[in-house]
Amino acid sequence: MTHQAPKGTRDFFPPDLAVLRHIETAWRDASIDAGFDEIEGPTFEHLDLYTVKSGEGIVNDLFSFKRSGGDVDYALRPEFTPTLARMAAAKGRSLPLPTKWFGIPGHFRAERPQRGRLREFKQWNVDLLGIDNPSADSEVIATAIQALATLGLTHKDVVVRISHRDVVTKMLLNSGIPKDKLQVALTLLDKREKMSAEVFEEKTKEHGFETKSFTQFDCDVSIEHEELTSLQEELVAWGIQEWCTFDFNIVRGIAYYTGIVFEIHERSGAERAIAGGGRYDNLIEMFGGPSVPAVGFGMGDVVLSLVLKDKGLLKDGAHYMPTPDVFVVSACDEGDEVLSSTIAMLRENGLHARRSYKTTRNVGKLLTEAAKTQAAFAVILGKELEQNMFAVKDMKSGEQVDIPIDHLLSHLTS
RNA sequence: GCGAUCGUAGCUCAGUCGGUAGAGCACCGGGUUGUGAUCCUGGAUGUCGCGGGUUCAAGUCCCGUCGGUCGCCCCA
Repeated sequence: MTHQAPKGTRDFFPPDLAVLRHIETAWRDASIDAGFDEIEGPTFEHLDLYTVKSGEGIVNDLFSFKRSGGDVDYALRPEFTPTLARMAAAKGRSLPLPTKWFGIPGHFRAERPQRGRLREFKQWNVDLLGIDNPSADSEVIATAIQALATLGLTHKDVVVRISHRDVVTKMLLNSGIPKDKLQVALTLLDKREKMSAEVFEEKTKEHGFETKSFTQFDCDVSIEHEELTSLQEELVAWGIQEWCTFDFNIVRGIAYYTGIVFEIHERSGAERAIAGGGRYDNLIEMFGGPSVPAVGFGMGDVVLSLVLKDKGLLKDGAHYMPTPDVFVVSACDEGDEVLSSTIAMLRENGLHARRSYKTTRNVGKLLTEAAKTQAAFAVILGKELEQNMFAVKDMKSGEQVDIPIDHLLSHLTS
């Protein structure tokens, strides 16, 4: 092979794409049923859309470029939230509130591929703008759960781990972490699960922290926090409390989150996070729009596919591919003459009609081909033509009848 | 950016001590008997990921590189 696909990208052959569409359909249906409207934005943006929010360091993690001879920096979008905030800001005061948007855009990140992380992927984004109370947080979480449930997952398979930036911050400060070391402590907390207890001990000592500053998050903490109390009630109201748990080990790296944050994980801790999100009440204003509270999440196709595969919830790609209503074969010269017009007639009437391109008269071989496509019916153009009939075989039952040419359509659609 | 590991036919892989490459499974064409099949017959493609080096000789050894997989960093 002289050409390879770029590192970290995927070729989607028909069965592969059928699997992706299966997932996207669950995402889209859940969004639409929950009253979200689909949006899309540019695949690339001005580089500074990302650097103003995340700092110059992010440049290493994304694909950026200038046009030949140009001096404007662009970047392939690594996430959708900045685009969404920009779009919301662009509407200014005409943005209806609440606004409920979702999208399934492609994203690009210049990272080293590994399990669950590729350089190009699809990510479902659901955002609810304009509602500042936890009923909005609950609604977007419920929408995520709806899609996961459609794909066959249950609350025994996955868990929504919910945290709150303010609560975590307060707990760390109360336990004696100095204010100027708060960020370090947050980062350490975020990474705690990935290291052994011993390594974690060492790290905490290195920074002069006490281990119990962090282990306080392990036991069931009853936090007096108005938002979380109210969120708890909402989760019950939405009937999703079994899927959710409060877990203050969840920090999330990004800076723009302002309150509730959450991640969805496989319950045993397999794979990376399936989804992550939270509240970003200042972001739209930061992009020059009105001050609009917002909450949303992103769910990528890569980790989700792995989890579904782990659980045996993804069938072979062929299973998700469209199957023809009818497969037409010709077994004689007279059949060849009417093959095209027969196919054309069926398609004009809205049927998914395929044909064999083989020249063989071997009906057995032709039916093998028909069976392989999972067609509902096979139509054989053969000696029955002498009586102006087609042989029509129901591929499921195996029953075969001769049908007058004029009655073919009504027979197939009845 | 760093590290480990792998790369031989469409797929799964074999290939010994360095001696110019194989198996199985798929797949496909044609033919016969009108029915998802049987039978007959035919079909191959390999720049052994790529490039260099050592050698009389490299799939095999060495170096580099590209790609896959899995970690680290980062994780929106």
